[in-house]
Amino acid sequence: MDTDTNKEEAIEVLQQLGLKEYEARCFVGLTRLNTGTAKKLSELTEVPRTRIYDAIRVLEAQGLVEIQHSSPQQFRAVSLDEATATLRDQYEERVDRLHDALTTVETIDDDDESSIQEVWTLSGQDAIENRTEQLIEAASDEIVLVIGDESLLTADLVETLTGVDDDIEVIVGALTPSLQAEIQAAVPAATTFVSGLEWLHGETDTEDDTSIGRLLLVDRASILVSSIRPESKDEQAVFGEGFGNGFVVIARRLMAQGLLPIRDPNT
Amino acid sequence: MDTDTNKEEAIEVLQQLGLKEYEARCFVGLTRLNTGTAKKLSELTEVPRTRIYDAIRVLEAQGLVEIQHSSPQQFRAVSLDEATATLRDQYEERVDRLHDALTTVETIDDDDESSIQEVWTLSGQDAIENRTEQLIEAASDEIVLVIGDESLLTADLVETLTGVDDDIEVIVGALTPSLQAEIQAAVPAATTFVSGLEWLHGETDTEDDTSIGRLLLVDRASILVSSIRPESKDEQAVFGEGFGNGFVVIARRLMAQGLLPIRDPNT
DNA sequence: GTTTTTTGTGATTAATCGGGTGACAATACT
DNA sequence: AGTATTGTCACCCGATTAATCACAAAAAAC
Repeated sequence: MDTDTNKEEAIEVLQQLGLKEYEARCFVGLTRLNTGTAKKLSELTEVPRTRIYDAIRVLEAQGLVEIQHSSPQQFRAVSLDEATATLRDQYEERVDRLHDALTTVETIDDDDESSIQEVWTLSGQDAIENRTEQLIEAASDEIVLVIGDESLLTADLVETLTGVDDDIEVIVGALTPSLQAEIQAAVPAATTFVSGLEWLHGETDTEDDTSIGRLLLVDRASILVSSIRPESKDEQAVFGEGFGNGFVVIARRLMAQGLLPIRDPNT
Repeated sequence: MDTDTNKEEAIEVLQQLGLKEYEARCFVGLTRLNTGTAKKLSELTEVPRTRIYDAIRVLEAQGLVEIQHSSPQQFRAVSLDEATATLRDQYEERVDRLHDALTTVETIDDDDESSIQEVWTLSGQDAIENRTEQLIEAASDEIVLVIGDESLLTADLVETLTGVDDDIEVIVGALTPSLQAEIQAAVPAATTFVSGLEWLHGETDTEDDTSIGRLLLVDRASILVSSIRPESKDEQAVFGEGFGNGFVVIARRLMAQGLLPIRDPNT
């Protein structure tokens, strides 16, 4: 049962990694068979026999399958560790090449109207986490971070938080006392608190079941707020920059009204 | 000029990483523009303006682009570091999911005829390097390795070689004295030599311009030989296992005849 | 040695996907 | 008001991919 859904999962992920359906099926089939011929593979994976050969050739070229050139040919998947290592290597290479290529692409200096009212949206947990870390690393005075879901407290984030300069005030809030304790333990240098932001949950729209993800305010000049749809695990963020940015101003007003436990020196 | 080929390279790599052509073009376009509208992007990238929106939405969902929901909408690429970090994260997650899914897929125990004459082929530099390291790590007595091209002496390989047990004899050959010196410096525990295998170059087939890549013999029971097409950088390997394997026997005979500078205890 | 099955290649069809274009209403600019 | 811009849809077409068939070479069975 479960092994069957895992099989499907593996096929799906392999396709996300760039393989075609037949190729993915063949590879998963071969990981279950120590060694197999086109016929056996075809029966097991329900890939038309005559197309097994094409699929295997592609897999072989990618370094995921070995071929024994006998008659009939025998196919064999490389070990799981070898396969994942090879895939990892491939993607590392590609990302590196991308990085190299783009660093040397000249940017077009454009009529750069950095409107002070910019509010940008950003999607995806990975991207938002990277942006969060980027902002934290750029802080010079104060970091206020509220974490709404324990799944967001990743090792990377903890590492980034512990790596900030001593003279930067780090204030981290959580929605629950247990999460607060966890944060305090992981980041001793931080001041932690339990946030009074529960009201952000089911707000006015009752049908919209999004819960708060993170809230980050850096140097009172940049803010990032994210929400999570619990079902799809999809995280979406809004992000504003600049001391005069309306969005940022609202966040400061919130703080001034004591919804976040920080004194605003301006009041 | 050069920045143009880099642009092309970036677009190509992004497609290898799973983006569609329009998406790749848009992302590269946005990295050159601090911020852009659909129209400007369309002019710069030659993507039809009406299709910019689709492409951007996909990019936004992947966390590579930010959107400012004004009118007209403004688009902005996340910083290069954020982009590569996000891509890396995504692929790590996928490879991990693949690993998890496949470890729990039950293998079908099959009439396992481990013929002693098996000779398998394997392609791709990454895959062959992984297999090389795998074999080295599994060695119990002796490792004989001949490296035919300095590009194959990667940091990973050096690490693997230095990590073997002390009681394993490590013999590494190179095709040139300079490469030998490099190896000896990187792996002090190894016995190095200059190989007498140059004859393997243009062998009988004169039209076939493949040069030797690596030759690995582990415990005199497993052998891997690879060749490289200098043009395409494509590495191909043959691999045999088992003391009685005909391929392995040939390799031992070669050694016995002094082509490799190791005494065969059987003679 | 002949028949029968298996094996590998190639060509062919059908469906899907991605690149490319135009119509059109809503919105912003003059 | 009028003009240009912007965003959404619907559509077309070429390329890719899933799926099937025809067939010759090779094994296997008899």
